[in-house]
Amino acid sequence: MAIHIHDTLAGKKVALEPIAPGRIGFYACGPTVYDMSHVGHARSYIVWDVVVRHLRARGLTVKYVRNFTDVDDKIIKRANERGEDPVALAARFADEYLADMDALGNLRPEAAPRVSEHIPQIVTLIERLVEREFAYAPGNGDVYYAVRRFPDYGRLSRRNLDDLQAGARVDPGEAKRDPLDFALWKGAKPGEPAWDSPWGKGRPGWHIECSAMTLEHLGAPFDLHGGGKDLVFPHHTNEIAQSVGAVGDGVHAETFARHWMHHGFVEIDDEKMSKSLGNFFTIRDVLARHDAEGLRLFLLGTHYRNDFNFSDALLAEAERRLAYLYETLEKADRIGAGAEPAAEAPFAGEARAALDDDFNTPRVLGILADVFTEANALCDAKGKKSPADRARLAAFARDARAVAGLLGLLSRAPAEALRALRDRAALRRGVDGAEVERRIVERAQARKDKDFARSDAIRDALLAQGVVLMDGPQGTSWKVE
RNA sequence: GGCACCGUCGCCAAGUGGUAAGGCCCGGGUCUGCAAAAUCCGUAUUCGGCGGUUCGAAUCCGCCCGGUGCCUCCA
Repeated sequence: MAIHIHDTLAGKKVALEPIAPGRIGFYACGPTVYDMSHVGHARSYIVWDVVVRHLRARGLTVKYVRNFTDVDDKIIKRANERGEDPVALAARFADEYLADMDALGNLRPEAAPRVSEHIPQIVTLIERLVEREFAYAPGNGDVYYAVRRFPDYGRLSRRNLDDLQAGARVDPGEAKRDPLDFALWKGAKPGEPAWDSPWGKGRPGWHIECSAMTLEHLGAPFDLHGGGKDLVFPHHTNEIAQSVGAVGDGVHAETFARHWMHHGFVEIDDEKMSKSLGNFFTIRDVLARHDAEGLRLFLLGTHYRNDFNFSDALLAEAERRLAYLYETLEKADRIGAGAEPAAEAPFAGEARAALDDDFNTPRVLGILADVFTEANALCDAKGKKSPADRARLAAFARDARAVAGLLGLLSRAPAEALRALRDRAALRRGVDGAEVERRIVERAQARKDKDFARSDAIRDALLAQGVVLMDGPQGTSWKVE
């Protein structure tokens, strides 16, 4: 019954036991907003969305914090290229990101802090690190973290300082005592946004913002910190070092975030999708052609810790699968209408148990597959439905929605969703819906005249365009493959 | 080079000691004017390879082969 998660810090599955009973403080590393978000980001935040939904469904009060990194080298670089103010550019892409999150159906976090709004907290944190001698200011405007001061350094990423030593490097102009030390504060350079500090004008280093924002919004220690697995080192490793040095016991990683979750990458042709490789699809572009729930279903078909190979064909398959789920729901709704729903079916409990086990969404989809098949069989069975059957179908529809809701799926009215799905597919195939409707009318007349040759010719012609006709008691409906 | 991860049916993908979920595809049946949809039946004695531990391993250990990631910005 207890919820278990794979904790990167522990290196294994552990029970999630809230620090304060019934409450979970959860921090998800947000995006660096210098461009449109891509499918990799979509997966990341859909995963965290499911985590939050399920924890809440289990009765926990979750405070979900998801930051924006809006002060950063890449943002400055991009802004300078475009002759735009870095903070304004970041704000614009933050808005785009939020629009994408809404479009994906992700719950909004309780707090969405930005680096640019937490400079005083960051400065205070760095001051404390200097006081406690975890950091030093060599006088060049920079402040560095002294990695050797923190005995637990590298535990999260399972690295020791000696292994890291080999690959370490120091950029010209830096004044590190140890090559592995990293910047907490960077002295201002021309053309960069800068804030006042005890060390002169400058801006925060990459990792310190998350320390400051978690402490501001969740305090330390807090329960759960999440991010992509690419953040384990150096970002989260350094975040632990800073936070434990400033507000923890100075020794143990647990005195910052208790548990850490990391998800796998989205890949294209088995290579990591990333801005730097240029092999990415933006969320905006994908949702122009595909259904958001279809994308969720597709993404959640793989466990969050595994890498995920993205492909258009597989996404389309997931959308057809989503259409099947909605078609089934529509039938069950119709037949079960007015019936008093039966008690909760066992599958709902099984699905929740699967999520308890490190958020096993593929297993949930497997469980749903079985009950949808059963429901369909019941809907299509010949003869009048008994009150018990109708009660079962009503319960199925209710419970299926509840389970799917944990994944952010099946949230729409079936008819509306099916229309949206068909429109998207028609758009992709270049199918004209009005023309299809006209052909269906023609074919209906042909069938009435028993002119099956003509009727079949029309159907075959439509099929060649990807339009599938389905003759039923209420007439002919169609969909696009 | 260091540190991790991954390799399960044609494709996607669960399963981490007790004898291989599920989806797509495919073959056959029911339904249908014929189809489609839906449904039923069938489809991996086997989990990259070779050894080992064990009463028992896809699951643990070792070696090998293949792939990826992190070590520099990244969800």
